[in-house]
Amino acid sequence: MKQPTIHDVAERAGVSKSLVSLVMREPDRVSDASRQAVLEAAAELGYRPNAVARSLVQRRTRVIGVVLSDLHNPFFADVADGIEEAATLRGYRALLSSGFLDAKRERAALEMMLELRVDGLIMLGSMMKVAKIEKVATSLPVTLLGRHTTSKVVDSVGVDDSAGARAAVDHLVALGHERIAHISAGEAAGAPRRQSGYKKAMRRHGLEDQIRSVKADFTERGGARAMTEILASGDLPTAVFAPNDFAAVGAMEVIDSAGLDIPGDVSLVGYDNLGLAALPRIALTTIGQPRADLGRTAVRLVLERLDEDRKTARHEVAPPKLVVRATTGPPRHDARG
Amino acid sequence: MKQPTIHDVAERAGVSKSLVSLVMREPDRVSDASRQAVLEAAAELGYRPNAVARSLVQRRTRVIGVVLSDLHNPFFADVADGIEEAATLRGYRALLSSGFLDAKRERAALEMMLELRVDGLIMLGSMMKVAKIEKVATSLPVTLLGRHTTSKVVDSVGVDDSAGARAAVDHLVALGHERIAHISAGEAAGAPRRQSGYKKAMRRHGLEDQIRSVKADFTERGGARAMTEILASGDLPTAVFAPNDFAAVGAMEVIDSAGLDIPGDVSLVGYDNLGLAALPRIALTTIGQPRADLGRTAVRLVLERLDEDRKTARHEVAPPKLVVRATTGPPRHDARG
DNA sequence: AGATCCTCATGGAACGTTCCAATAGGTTTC
DNA sequence: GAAACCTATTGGAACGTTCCATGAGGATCT
Repeated sequence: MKQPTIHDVAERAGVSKSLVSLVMREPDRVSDASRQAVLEAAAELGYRPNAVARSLVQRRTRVIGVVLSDLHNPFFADVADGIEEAATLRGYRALLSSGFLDAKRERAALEMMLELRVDGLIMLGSMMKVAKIEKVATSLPVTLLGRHTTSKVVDSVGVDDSAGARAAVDHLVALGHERIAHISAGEAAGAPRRQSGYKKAMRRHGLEDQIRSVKADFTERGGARAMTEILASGDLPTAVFAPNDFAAVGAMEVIDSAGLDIPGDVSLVGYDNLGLAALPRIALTTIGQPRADLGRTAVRLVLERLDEDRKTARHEVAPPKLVVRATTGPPRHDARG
Repeated sequence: MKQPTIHDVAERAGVSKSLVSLVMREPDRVSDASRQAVLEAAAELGYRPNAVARSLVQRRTRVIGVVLSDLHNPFFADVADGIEEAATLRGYRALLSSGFLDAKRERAALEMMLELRVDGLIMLGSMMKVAKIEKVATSLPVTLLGRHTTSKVVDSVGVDDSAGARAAVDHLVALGHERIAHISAGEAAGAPRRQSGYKKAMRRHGLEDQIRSVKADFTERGGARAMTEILASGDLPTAVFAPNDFAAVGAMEVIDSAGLDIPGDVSLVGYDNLGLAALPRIALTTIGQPRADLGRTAVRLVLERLDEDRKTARHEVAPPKLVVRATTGPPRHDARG
């Protein structure tokens, strides 16, 4: 059960521990004979360098900690892909810990990362107060992903949600829609900007008197509830723009079971381009975000501070992308009287 | 940027480093005055214990490493919930790393965990060879989750995939089906037992000459390809049992676009009961598993070895549960005349 | 032939903790 | 009033590496 150490390898190979260390790090700087002897001894013993000891003396771990608020959100999985890829490429490793949508557990996850002395930190969709995060950021580079901030210490990377909403409205208007309703998700991350983007876009098209917003949240159930409310009003819009794909799917269910056709009677646009939006039976028109790119960018921001000594905060914003599928089409002519 | 150490705290509080250490670990064993002085100094400096140094001297990290083959699979998210919960309860922490459905990257993730000297390891849906994992298991407790093994060194926890497959077949037979095809996922975790369970169940019903298996994998695309192959054969079964929900959804797309009706022309059963299976437009009949429980059990198995010195391997099996939705129904009588 | 310069290898300090044996000083016991 | 026993605290070794200054020995130069 006990793991062999560098000393064991040194003894077996008949060299000093320093030489073993050198072989592990820079094999070229060692004579052929020694290198071979060391590698052989290491293989025979099943030696594996102890990262704990190395981290202690080097005072860095080459690990980027990723605290993600919710493991279930497929959005984060793609972002994590990008993080992992970029980190590996630069000689770092990514280690994940979940906050499970709970500020307290998120705090515990963060604390663990700090005690483990990760070199940098990426927080995905954090639920913690920015002030707390800023305090953490005094001791290591921290990047906030999927959440806006104008902090002077914490970097951030996100998508231009306002532009995403505009793209959705523009698309619907181009199809001929005018009566476009919005389901909002209140104050949840990203939601306010999507809502204001929707309103701004409507105004730009001279449709300010068509602005109509129903409050809900980011869940399927919330979307269903909002859509039920819209149907009950008796005043059916020709298109609905939901705050995310889950809410859109909820709305979709309600529209389906009311016997209405999508997009014949109502066009529907979601947000996030989750995997489920691509399922042929769902085929949801939605706004995509370059998820893996966001992850890569977050890593870059961390490493700029770590390896290139950047001191001032940066806030990167990526452009969203309209993904047209089968839930949007031209409005019925008779409906537009 | 430099973090304060135990020495800094000791100096500021006017005590020895040993006393500071004691205050951090067992505050009751220290006089009130000293304790207060130390805690005050620690707070003022923003001291945070260095887990790296502690791990080195204690030769354990109190971390359970979780290597998961695929972050995108919602199945694992639930399992991870259970792991995290159980670990925290027992004073351990869970740290995740993804293998991204690639044996090489999984191996790298595993290697990192080993170098970090995690105390125990849980592998979720691993794609690695059992022999490799057994070798790892000689140096720390390893539990394999979602994959079967009769290993004498590695513990495992999973669902009785054979019983799950039987439940699927029994359900279809009860509806009147006889020509039931299976899409298999080859050697991927859990797949072989689902396949053999299918075959066994078919035989039990006297349907051995109806056994038909098409090889694919656990992805949507794989399911689609297999279903395309089945359709192209010209010999359409009345029901298809897929190896998981993703593959089932892939098959569903192909059936849909061939103009066939589900379940009118073909009944379809998935496996895993993912969230997407519950979407009304999908409404997939599938086999559910107690996911969080699996995670909790995995932690228990690791800790039994760690803290209770168990030496012999254990293999825990949980029962699966049939979830009937809208993709299964009685076969057409004329069998497509 | 001595000085200089390589290449290869070594020993020891350091990293920030924990843990243990030891100590100082006070209190209780007989 | 000495012995025995507390309680509160301390110094130093140890954990397994890396890194640096140093050295041994051979080749090259003047």
